[in-house]
Amino acid sequence: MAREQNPGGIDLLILQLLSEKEMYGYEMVTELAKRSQSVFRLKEGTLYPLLHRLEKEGAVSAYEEKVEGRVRRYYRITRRGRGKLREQREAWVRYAGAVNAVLCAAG
Amino acid sequence: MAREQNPGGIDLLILQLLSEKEMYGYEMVTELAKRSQSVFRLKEGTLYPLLHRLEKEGAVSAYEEKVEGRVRRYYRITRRGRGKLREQREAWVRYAGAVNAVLCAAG
DNA sequence: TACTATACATAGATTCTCTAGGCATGTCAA
DNA sequence: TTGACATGCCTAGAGAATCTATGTATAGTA
Repeated sequence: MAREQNPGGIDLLILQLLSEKEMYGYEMVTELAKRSQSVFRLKEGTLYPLLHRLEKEGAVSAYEEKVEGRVRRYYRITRRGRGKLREQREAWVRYAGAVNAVLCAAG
Repeated sequence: MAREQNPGGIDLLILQLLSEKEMYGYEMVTELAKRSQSVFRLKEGTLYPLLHRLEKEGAVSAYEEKVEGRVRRYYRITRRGRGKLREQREAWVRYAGAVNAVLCAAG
């Protein structure tokens, strides 16, 4: 099905944020909550494994920095990540359009 | 997260179809493909277990009918199913709006 | 001192959808 | 009459995505 690539999933959201600027995990959680008016309230148990996977896939790269006594792990999107973002954005548009077509076919 | 109820999942699509008229499984597969211009090409291995689950949940009811030598299992939506459809439609609108808010925040 | 916010992480479970099969009938062409 | 294809239902097992629950540690605040 069209659901194979999980359109509109968290990968898309994270890659979108990172396409705008470098961010660290905790920041992504708060930023997503803000932009979505709390529709997205990502759990850390969801986010961190996901970031590690994206890094392994080569879609993002990371570096650590000490800020205010805390070590933060900043992520930036790679060239490959931008390609993935483009694909996922297209998949989302296609998928959302198809759902709406089913919902609205009857008027 | 907002993904808890799997917004825009197959439950929503099936309940929408059944809210319009009674249908049998195979018919749903072809109808969804048609409406979505083949974005949705549901596998039987996905659909039938899902219908059985919806029946167990009381969201749909079923009866069998012999048509052209074949036994077809027709499904109709129940009152409870209509409630579920309403909820899932709202969840989808909320979710899709949130994704678009994240994608478009930067312009 | 205790609570909250910040900041990272892993383990295990659940849920959804998929792949890959099986069974049976009717129609049409070779 | 044999084979292919569409119709029509089904189950078992696997994979992927996300969740719950938990652990660690620092800084600020009541």
